[in-house]
Amino acid sequence: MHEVARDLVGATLLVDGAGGVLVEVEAYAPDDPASHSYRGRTARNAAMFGPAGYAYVYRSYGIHHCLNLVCGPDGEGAAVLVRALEPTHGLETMRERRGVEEVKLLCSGPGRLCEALGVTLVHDGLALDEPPFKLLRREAEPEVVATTRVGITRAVDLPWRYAVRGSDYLSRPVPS
DNA sequence: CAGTGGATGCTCT
DNA sequence: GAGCATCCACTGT
Repeated sequence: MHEVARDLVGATLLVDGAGGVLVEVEAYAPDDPASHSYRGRTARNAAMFGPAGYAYVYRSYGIHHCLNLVCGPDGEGAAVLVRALEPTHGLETMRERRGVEEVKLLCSGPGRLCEALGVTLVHDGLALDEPPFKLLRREAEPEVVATTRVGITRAVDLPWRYAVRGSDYLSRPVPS
């Protein structure tokens, strides 16, 4: 799963033609106390226990949405949280949805990214290789750094956050 | 800059 | 009834 997470950085993700190049993701495993799949399958996280190549979307703090790409074997419950991307497609659409001009603020965070791409619960469980999703293999291999994950209270020390070193579009800078 | 607190809805204890 | 894989506005240096 960690290889998948690392390889996803640099790939291009589009939803209805809006999106960009992934610059920050986090891995979540079934035996990981910070993972939604840790306590087993429920109605909310059902998609996470499905086969790889599907989306798992959930509501966060009652306000935002967060997008995961399921990457474990069918039934395992492993996924990669998409935290930030560098906007390259549909900039004007994303600006309207976000109500912000600055490109750096369009997709630099899981909640912001879902708002910019228009991702909501209706996308939960959809296949990533079918519309409205489009996932393109990366063209060049970026320099990826592994650091600790953001915004969690358990398993805080696991270095399962993968980010492009020095990118201007991260949700937060990587510690030096 | 840093730090704090409110919004808001659903899941699990 | 607590606790979130968050974001933003506001405060005080």
